[in-house]
Amino acid sequence: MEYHYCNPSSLTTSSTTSSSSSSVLSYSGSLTLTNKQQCSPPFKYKGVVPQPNGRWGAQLYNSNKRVWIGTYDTQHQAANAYDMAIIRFRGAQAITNFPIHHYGRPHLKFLATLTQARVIDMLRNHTYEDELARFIRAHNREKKNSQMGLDQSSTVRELMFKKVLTPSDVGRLHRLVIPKHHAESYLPKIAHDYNGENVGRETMLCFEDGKKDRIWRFKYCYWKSSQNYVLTKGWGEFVKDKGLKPGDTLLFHSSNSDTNIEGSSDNNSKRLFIDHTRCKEQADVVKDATVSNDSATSSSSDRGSDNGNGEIALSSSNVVIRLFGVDICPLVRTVVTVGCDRMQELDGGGDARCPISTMSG
DNA sequence: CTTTGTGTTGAC
DNA sequence: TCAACACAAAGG
Repeated sequence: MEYHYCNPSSLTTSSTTSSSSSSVLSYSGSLTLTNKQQCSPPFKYKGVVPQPNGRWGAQLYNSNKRVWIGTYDTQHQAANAYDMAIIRFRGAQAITNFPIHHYGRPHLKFLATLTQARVIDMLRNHTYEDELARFIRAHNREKKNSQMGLDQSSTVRELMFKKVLTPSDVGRLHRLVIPKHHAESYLPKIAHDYNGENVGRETMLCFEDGKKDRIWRFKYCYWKSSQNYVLTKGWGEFVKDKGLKPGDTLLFHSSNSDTNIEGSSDNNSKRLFIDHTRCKEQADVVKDATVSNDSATSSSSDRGSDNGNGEIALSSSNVVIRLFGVDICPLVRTVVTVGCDRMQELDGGGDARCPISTMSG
C-alpha cells in the first residue's frame, strides 16, 4: 500500500492544532487514497522533478538555496530520497512524501547520526540503502551482544581474489579490469543478451572498505569487445581517494550476512569488501606529506582520506602514518578536507552533528 | 555523446 | 518555498 502526497493544498492548509497528533512528524498529506483520488501518471511527489531523459531528480530548499539530492529511476525513489534528506534537514518540521512511521526507529536513528552533508552525499551516490543496512546490522549485533553478554562481533571474511593494479587500472581510463575467471566465480552474474551485450538496468556493486566507514559503489559490466569484466563508474573516485598506484594490490573479500537475528530482513546476498595494500617501493617512498596539524580547522566531512596532492590515506581514528619508513603514531591529528566544498557549506553554521532536534526517541 | 544538476523565473 | 524549464557543465 502506498501513501502518496497527492494533494498539495492539504499540506499548506494543514491544521496547526499541534496537539495530540500521534505521528512523530507533522505529516499532513492525505495518507490513504481511499477514494478514486488516485494519482495520475504525471503525478509528482514533493521535492521531485522530472529530468529530460525520463528519470527523476530530487531537490530541497534550505536557507534560500537549492540542495540537489540526486537523480533516480523512479519518482518513488526520488521521493524517498527527498524524505530522508528533508527529515535530516528539518527534523520534526519535515513534511514528507511518505508518513514518517514508514521509516523505522533504527532508520531515524541512523539518520540522526549523520551530518546533513553526509546524507546528501550518500543519497547522491546511491549508497544510502547500503549504509543503512550496515548501520542496522551493527545495531543488531550490538544489541545481541549486550543481551548475551557476548563479544562475538567478528564476521568471517573470505578472500575471494586479489589483483595487482596495472597502470591502466589506475590511469585515466577510470576502469578496473577484473580477471575473467575471478569475476565469473565470485561476482554476481551480469545479464547478457544473446549477443553478449549487457542487458537490463546496469549492475552496480557495493563494497565496504575496512578502514573508512563508507561504501563504495561501482558500475560492474562486461565489455564484449575486450571480453573483460570491469568496474567503471565510481572506480576513478576510489583510485583517487585511496591514492592507488600501479603495483598496489587489491583484496576482494566477501562474507555472508552475519546476522541471524530475526527482524533483520537481510537478503541473502553477500557483503563485499574491497581493500588494498601498497606495493613495497611505494610504501617506502611515501611522499613528504605536508602534514598540517592545525587542529583548529574543522572539517565537517566525515571522511578522512587523502586530499588533492596528498598521497597518504588517513582513516578516521587509529591511524598510523608511515613516513619515510617510520611509523608515526597518531599524535598528529591531521585535518583533512575532502569532498566537495559545496557539501561542506551545507552544514555550515551549524549543528552538523547534532541529532534531529525534536525527534522523540 | 549522455546525463546531471544549475540558472533562472514565476506561482504560491 | 517550491517546481518548471532551458541548457551549460560534468562525466563516461
